Amino acid sequence: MAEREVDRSVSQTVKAQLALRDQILSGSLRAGERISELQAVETTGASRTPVRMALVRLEEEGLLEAIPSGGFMVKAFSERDISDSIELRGTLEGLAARFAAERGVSARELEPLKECLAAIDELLRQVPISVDAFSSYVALNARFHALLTELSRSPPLIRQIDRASALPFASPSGFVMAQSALPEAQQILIIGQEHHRVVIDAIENREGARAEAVMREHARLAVRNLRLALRNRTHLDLLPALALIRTATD
Amino acid sequence: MAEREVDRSVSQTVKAQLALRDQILSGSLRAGERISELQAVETTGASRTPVRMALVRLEEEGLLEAIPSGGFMVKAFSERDISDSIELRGTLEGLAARFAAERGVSARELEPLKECLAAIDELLRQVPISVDAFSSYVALNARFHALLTELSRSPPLIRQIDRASALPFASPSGFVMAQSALPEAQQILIIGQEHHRVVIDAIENREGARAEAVMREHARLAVRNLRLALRNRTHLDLLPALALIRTATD
DNA sequence: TCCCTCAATAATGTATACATAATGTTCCGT
DNA sequence: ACGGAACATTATGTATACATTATTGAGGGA
Repeated sequence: MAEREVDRSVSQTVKAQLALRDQILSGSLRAGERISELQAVETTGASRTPVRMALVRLEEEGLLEAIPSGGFMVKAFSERDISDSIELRGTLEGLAARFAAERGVSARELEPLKECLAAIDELLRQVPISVDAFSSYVALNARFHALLTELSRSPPLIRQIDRASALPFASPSGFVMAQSALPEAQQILIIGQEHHRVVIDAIENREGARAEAVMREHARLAVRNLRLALRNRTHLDLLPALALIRTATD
Repeated sequence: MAEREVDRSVSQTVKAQLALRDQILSGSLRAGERISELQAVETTGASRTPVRMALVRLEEEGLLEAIPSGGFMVKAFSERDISDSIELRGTLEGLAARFAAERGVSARELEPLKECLAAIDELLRQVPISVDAFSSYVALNARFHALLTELSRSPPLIRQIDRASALPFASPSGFVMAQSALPEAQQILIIGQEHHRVVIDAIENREGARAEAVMREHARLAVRNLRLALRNRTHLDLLPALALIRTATD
């Protein structure tokens, strides 16, 4: 019933985009192979026009690659590609934090960020951290990063950060679930939260360089998670978009 | 005849995209107003399907904004938006330069960049600098930035830099022609070229921080140009996409 | 046996007709 | 005279038919 509602209220283009994105991330559309529009029409239920619109949008999103002779294929990413994407996002978030610090943020604007910080503190108090707490963390962490980005009050920068975070493995919370299986999980979360605390402090004191540096380091922590998760073979399935990751043997 | 060739070889989508982009940048489509698809069909000569594709791509490019009720309108940019976009590009180019420096670049890979540097040196030797020399500079400068970006050997980063440079006023050579009318023109070019020289030196010596810092400062020089050009009312028409710039009075 | 060419097939790119939703106008009621 | 509702109009979003181009297969020649 809820599905029927969605079928009517959401455009066919969006429906096709969501369905195709799922297929890409789940690996049912394999990297390197051309995506058949007719097949996509069958699987998504939309006609070719919205399917083609969705394909264009997914290309801009970075999940697809245009084939010179026409059509699109699923892009593959090396481990280096992924870590660079994370560092790229961290660099942009660093710029956002610096803008916020240098340009000044009122106490009222900083309040939601502090509340988010406190909520994460609350979550990390329980030891050991439950799986439910991990999912709550994912949501709160995403909110923290979104709020921080907005503090830059720079629409072009916000836009670019959103685009850089669109790739599932580059998003702020991309590897959090994957770390949940790691023995180092709790330490990593505590360190990440310390970064959150520091960036707020730096923005409050208008320390632009410090705010920028800590957000960059924060991203490097995510890169470390990625490495750990990739090496820890037992829980590889928790990695987002595992099917898109091109191993050295390919 | 060459036009007929283009008409056949280039897709209707690309044709529409180019035509619409021209109309946007020239100001014949005014910011804030909804773009009529039927009107676009008439002016571009393509049918509605490729026109709509072009509109989606121009939105992703950053020139258009989706209207919630449907369709698109031309986006307007404040002076702050533009300077932030330039600094954003500079930050990404800084990251590219740092990657190149830290990861190492062979002498052979650096050669094209050095040749480009020498060609600009040659150009700047003549005093005063002619208008022709300015256009040559624009091309060489664009090439320098493209080569530098590629030295990062990071496809995700290259992609993001290309996207950040897609906005005409954020591109590396965006304001060069606008400065040509300024009395400070020659000094600015000389300082910019010094930045080029330093970033090569830094990459050669694997000085990541220095390479990054100088590219950021390089972008700040462009921001200064923007300010100068906007204040120097007499040659405002040389500014790219002047029609998109939202003045304080709007 | 390998390669090149030609043809059949199936894909993408385009145009257009249709449905549906938004917008503007007119008329009626207050 | 002003506000609101209903209708007409025009816009966008979607589906589908068509044309053109790429791809794949078979067949013939070197």
